[in-house]
Amino acid sequence: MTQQHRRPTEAELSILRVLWAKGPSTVRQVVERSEPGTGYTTILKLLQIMTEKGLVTRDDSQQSHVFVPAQPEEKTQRQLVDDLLDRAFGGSVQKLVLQALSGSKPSREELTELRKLLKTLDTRRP
Amino acid sequence: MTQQHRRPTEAELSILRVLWAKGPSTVRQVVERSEPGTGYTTILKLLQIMTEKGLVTRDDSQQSHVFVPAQPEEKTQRQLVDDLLDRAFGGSVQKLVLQALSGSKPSREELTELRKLLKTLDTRRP
DNA sequence: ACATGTCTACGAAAGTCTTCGTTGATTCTA
DNA sequence: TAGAATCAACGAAGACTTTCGTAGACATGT
Repeated sequence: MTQQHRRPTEAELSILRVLWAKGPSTVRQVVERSEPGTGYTTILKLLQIMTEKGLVTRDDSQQSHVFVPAQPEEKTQRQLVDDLLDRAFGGSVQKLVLQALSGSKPSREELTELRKLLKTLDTRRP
Repeated sequence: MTQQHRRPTEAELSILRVLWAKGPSTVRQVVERSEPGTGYTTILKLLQIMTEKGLVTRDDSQQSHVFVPAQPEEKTQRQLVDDLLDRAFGGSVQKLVLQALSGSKPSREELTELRKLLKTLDTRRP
């Protein structure tokens, strides 16, 4: 029953990004708030499919339906990271973090933030 | 001409994992070294496609061709992380690292390792 | 009531991905 | 050397993804 474990496709993720950033939206609003280049019916169709898959929920009490992500942004992000961890890093968080940091050349502020994060994780240890 | 920027598909990545872990392999060796369930001709076909795409190179001087990843594991991993960073995290390394760590409940040793990593990145700063 | 505009629903086309059967060549072995 | 085993090549089927045209429902304004 519980699907919802299939990760969103490329185009689906683009739509989820809009919904997370801009909040519940009608089809037209998603179109306006997306990168140009994708037609109205394309996005409508994708939202219909996403509703079937359970990626979004739909409020159809009004004549223009309003779509909302079914999962909070963080949960989907974690699923995607866990997935990549399995598929490409053999489950090694260190390797993933290393590659993430080596690619982005993080600023000193980011490094400080990350250090704080590690401290939090350490002190919250059971 | 320079493709090689398209990220490997699911099945392609499975094969690359084998090649990275086990070294250069023939089709039969890839089959034996993969999770059971995928037939010989399927893997052969995938390797042919991957050769066309430039994901692997092929030594056909022997009668059983030997395949080698075209990119080192780390480079592909970094491409995949950068890609996910763009597609799902708005480019925020911190958010990605946070989700990676919150999912895995890293051990104290892992945290220590990560701290070392941060230190290295910091001192190597230009 | 009618024309106009907006909306959802549907179907189908085109592309990609994964799978495997078949074929023909090469090698091995009895 | 004849038959069996192993191999690469190819084609095509089936599934999935993305795209859009078209049709019908509903509302608005004249």
